[in-house]
Amino acid sequence: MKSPRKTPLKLEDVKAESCTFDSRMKILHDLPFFKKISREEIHNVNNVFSDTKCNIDEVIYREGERSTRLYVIASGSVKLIKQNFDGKEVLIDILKQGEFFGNLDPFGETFYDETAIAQVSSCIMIINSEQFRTILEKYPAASLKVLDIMSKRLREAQEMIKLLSAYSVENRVAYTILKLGEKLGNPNKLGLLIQIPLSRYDIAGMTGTTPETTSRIISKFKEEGLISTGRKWTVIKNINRLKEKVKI
Amino acid sequence: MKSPRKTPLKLEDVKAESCTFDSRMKILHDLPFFKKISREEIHNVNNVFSDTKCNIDEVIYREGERSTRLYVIASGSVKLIKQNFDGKEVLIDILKQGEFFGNLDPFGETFYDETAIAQVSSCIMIINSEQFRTILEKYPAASLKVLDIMSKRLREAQEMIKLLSAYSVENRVAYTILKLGEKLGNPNKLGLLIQIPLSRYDIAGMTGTTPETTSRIISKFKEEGLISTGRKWTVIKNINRLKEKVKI
DNA sequence: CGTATAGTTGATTTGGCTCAACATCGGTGG
DNA sequence: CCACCGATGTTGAGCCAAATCAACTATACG
Repeated sequence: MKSPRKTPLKLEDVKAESCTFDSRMKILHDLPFFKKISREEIHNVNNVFSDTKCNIDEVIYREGERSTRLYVIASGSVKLIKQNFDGKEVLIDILKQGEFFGNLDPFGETFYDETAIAQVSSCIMIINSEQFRTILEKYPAASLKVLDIMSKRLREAQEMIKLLSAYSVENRVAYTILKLGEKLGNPNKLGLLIQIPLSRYDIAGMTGTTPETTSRIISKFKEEGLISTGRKWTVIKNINRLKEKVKI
Repeated sequence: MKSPRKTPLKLEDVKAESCTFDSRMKILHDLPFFKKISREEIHNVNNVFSDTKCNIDEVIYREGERSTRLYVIASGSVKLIKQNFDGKEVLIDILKQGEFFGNLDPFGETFYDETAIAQVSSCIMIINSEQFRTILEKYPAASLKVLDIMSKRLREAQEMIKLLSAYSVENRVAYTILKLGEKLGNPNKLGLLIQIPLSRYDIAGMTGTTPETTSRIISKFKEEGLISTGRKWTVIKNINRLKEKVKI
């Protein structure tokens, strides 16, 4: 059963970049909502952002804190977590380079309703919500792009509601791995490689189940040759047969 | 146990209004995103909308159909439904007067990912997604308002993901009734009256459970004096004690 | 007033949770 | 470089919340 553990991951691959001026400019320029803005204007926008380096597992903000800031991932990845009354963690989303999180509302009298944690060492750019809205008011096309991103996230959240309401844990785990592959995967001779540390506990939090049940299902998928996993990576070996596990 | 059935609802209350010019203008003017637009401009906007009357249980659009339109509820209410592979219904949202649904994306090559059904006789205003985006580009403040609405919906969807992932059915049913009360309730001598036809099947679809389990829980809540219900209404009699049923 | 639809309630089954013991991994210090 | 150890993952056994199946009752509506 046990195949020799050949990690497909060179550790250097996930070393965090520092937030250089050039990398920040490139990130901003590549953001879907700033695509049509000129280089000089991007330069101005860049000046409104500050940035910070976050180590792995570092908390960026905590559920319930006053919220006045919007964050953009310059490099790395971030997970958004909610907790229920007795401490069980629900993993709401995993965000990658170029995605934003935090608070879009202006004038701050609201609170973060999730906790943001760096999943790997990351560089995060920070802007005041109000300033971000000022930028959006200035560039209506950017506003619409942000709106599209929010629509997409809402669609995805509603799809997860459907899965949690009317699908088995096995369906949900398969769906979640496929979605992660789509979003974060890199094709590779072994299959589709997802290079993030993803514990059984994380997957359980994304699928509304327990680490034990997750482990059983992942073991089954491995036995069936659908995926293989290590502590810091997952490979989808047979995407079509994995898709058969999700009846949507 | 059984209390005499005195319906707190006059049936005339839910008779659908027709889509008169005046009511349309009023709806548009009251939309959060058009609040700051002048009367003449609203008049122009109004000309871009068409409207239609929908009877109770009439399907407005179906999951999977090509989508190019955005809808605004002028009067009545609409439920959004998804179905799983074996036909089980998941009720994603209930929308009321002034709320929009359908597709915000332009140029149509996408598909509705839910089915919209009139929950009561309703008047629905219709606009082409592309035309709506043109309006938003013209009024950046309106764009930001729409963005706020989408943010709120995303927050609510993520909250429901948390509930489905980490709370009991009883918690979820209590939460759902409270949310409906907040959104659709009218204070009344009996408590907070929710005047919509809400079957056990509907509540089951909103909470990821079955009609039977819903019935048991609703019966329990009734026995405890928290709520009372008829086929077309629900009253929250003791909102504080109902809140104790949801540990958030 | 009769019939179809929706709701209730009970009995039984079951998917997945909990609790528990053990295995494996990978980082750390000797 | 290897041995150790805490953290993470795996596997088994038993249990429980909620699903399913089924019989029955209440309600609305023609």
